[in-house]
Amino acid sequence: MPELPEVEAYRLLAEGALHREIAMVVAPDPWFLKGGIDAGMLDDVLVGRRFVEAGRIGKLLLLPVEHGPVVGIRFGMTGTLVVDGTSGVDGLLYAPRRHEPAWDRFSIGFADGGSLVVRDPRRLGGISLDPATAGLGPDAASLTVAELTAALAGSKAPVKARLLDQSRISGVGNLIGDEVLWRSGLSPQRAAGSLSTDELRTLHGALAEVIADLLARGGSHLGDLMEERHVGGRCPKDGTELVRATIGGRTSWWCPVHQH
DNA sequence: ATTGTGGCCTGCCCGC
DNA sequence: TGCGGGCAGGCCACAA
Repeated sequence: MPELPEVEAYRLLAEGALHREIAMVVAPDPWFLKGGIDAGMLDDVLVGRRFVEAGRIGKLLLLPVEHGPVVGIRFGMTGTLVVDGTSGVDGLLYAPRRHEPAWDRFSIGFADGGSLVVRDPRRLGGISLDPATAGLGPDAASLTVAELTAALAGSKAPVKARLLDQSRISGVGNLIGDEVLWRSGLSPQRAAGSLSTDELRTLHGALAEVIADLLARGGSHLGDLMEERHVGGRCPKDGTELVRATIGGRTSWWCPVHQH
C-alpha cells in the first residue's frame, strides 16, 4: 500500500519522465479520472507538451505540465507507477503480483517511444488536474516537532486517527501509523491532545526515524511491527500478544503492555 | 468545527 | 474441489 515512502519512490522514478514530449494519452477508465475530467481533456492539455517537474505532498504525486495544468496522481492502496517499463516499487503489499493489461488505468506514450503508466488493480487511486493542495497538512517527511504538536493539539480524537488525517499531516498511512506508535510506546487510543511534551518529542523522533528508514529502503518494506499485524502476532519488543481494534476507521494493532 | 461511519473498488485468503 | 464471505486501506461523502 503506497504511503509516503512509496510515493516518494514514484516521484523519483517520475523524474525520468520529465522534459520528454508527450505523444499519446490512454485513459480507458472513466472511474479513474477524478474531478469531472475525461480522456479528451487529458489529450488536450498533455499531447505535444512535457512534464516539467515531479513533486509530492504526502501521498499525492504532482506533475506540472509546461503551459498547462498540474497532473495529480493518487495511488490508493494498490497503485504503482511504471516508467519505461520500470516499476517504482516491487512487491507492493496487498497488491497482486501478476499483471493484467486492464490494470493499466492511465498511460502516457512519449514521442521517444517510452511510457509512463499508472497501474492499479483495485482502482482506488485516480488522476486529477490541478488538485487542491491547500487542504493538505505539512508533509510527514519534513515535519517539525512544532508542526506535530499543532496537528495533535486540543483534539479528543484518538492519536492514531489524527496521524492518519491528511488535512493535519500528509503522508502517514495505517501501517506507518501503527509502527510509529509502537516505537513510541503510545496507545493508538490515546486522545491526540493528551500527549505530554516528552511524548510528542518521542513520537516526532519515531516518525522521522521510520520515514527516513523506509525512504532509504525505497519504500519496498515496512517496519518491525509489520510482520506481527495478524491474529496471534506478538510484540517484537516484549513478546506480548498484540491486540486489535478499529480506530479512525482502520485496523490498528498494538502492544497492550508497553503502549499506553 | 470536529469526530465518526459507511461505501467505493477488487483480488486474495480462509473456512466450509 | 469449488464457492462465497470477509478482509485489506486510501479517500470521500455524509451524519451527528
